Amino acid sequence: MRILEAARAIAAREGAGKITIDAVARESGLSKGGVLYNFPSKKALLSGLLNQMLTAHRELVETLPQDLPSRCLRGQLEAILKMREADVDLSMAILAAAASDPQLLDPLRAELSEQIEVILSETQDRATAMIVVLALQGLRFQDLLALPDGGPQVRKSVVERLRTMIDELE
Amino acid sequence: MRILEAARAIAAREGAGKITIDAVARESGLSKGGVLYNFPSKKALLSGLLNQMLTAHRELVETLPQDLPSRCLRGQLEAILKMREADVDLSMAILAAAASDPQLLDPLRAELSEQIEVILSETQDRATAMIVVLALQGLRFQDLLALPDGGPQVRKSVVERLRTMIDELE
DNA sequence: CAACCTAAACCGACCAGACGGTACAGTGTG
DNA sequence: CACACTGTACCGTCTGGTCGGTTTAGGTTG
Repeated sequence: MRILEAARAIAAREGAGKITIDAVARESGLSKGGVLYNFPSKKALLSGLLNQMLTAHRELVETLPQDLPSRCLRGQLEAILKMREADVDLSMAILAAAASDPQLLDPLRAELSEQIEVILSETQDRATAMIVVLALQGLRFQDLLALPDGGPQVRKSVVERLRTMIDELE
Repeated sequence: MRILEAARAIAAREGAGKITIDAVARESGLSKGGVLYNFPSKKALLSGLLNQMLTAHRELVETLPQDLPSRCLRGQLEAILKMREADVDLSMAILAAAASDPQLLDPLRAELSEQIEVILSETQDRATAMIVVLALQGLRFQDLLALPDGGPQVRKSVVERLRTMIDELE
């Protein structure tokens, strides 16, 4: 969808708070009316953004083979790594939503809640599993806010280590 | 400072994007003129918020004994835990700044960059150290956005585990 | 084939209110 | 007196949203 693409581009370039209907219209080449035809309100637009992110994430997870140990946790890792490769800043939706109306994050909360439940049930060592989840979240936000991360070689070893942590969860 | 307090209260209650000069004036009991007397622009206000957060963080770290191993990393952990206890949502400043103008995060980036450098230099096992840092960031954002975290007992065991991870870094 | 109709997709002018910021005369306090 | 405000009025711009109209694609009918 051209509209959501435009919204993400604005967020990436100027910050999540700069997503306005006018700006999205300009960026997408549509008129303001056209944008509001597709998303009848700004809330709808932002929740569309978030939804797109959740869907993309879900689809990525589903490409993984079915019977891996700690499958859900592995999915989280691969999804976040892939999002970083393709520099489609889908996570920008989180910031945009949080800034404009925290309630918009409810679907994300629900989905994440389920996933954490599954992840914790897949292992005996819940503390380690949760630490991996938190580290992945940290990774995502560090990317999102362009916070420093110790450089590429540290990042690479972090990813490797996270992978072995998951492998050793049994 | 009453003004920054008011700004944080608004952000916590209605979202970071709802911080406006009028709203802050109302919340703090000052007049709009009074707010703008203290912070000559909205950018100044937000960077004041961020600065308050960085200062509080720095002060917390300095209360730790000087000659601990991995002192800087420990400081990160204790600071983030203390912030959570006192439910002063200082980190709200990060969201507010990111939404309105990503450049405002530059001081945070600089400070974090230094700290990561120190943390990585304090240990041989840089991957683990960095994972702890990322997990702490994850923890902070999970609080900030009210994302689910597996419940109090998981959280408790996560904190314990993070502590032993630091202890074992040598 | 053309004339007609319909519905979806879109345009762009407009509106009311919010926003950041300015200006400035006054006020109480040390 | 200076300082730290208050209160109010104002300005230009931006914002979300409405609304009447236009374009386009695709039937249906004679």
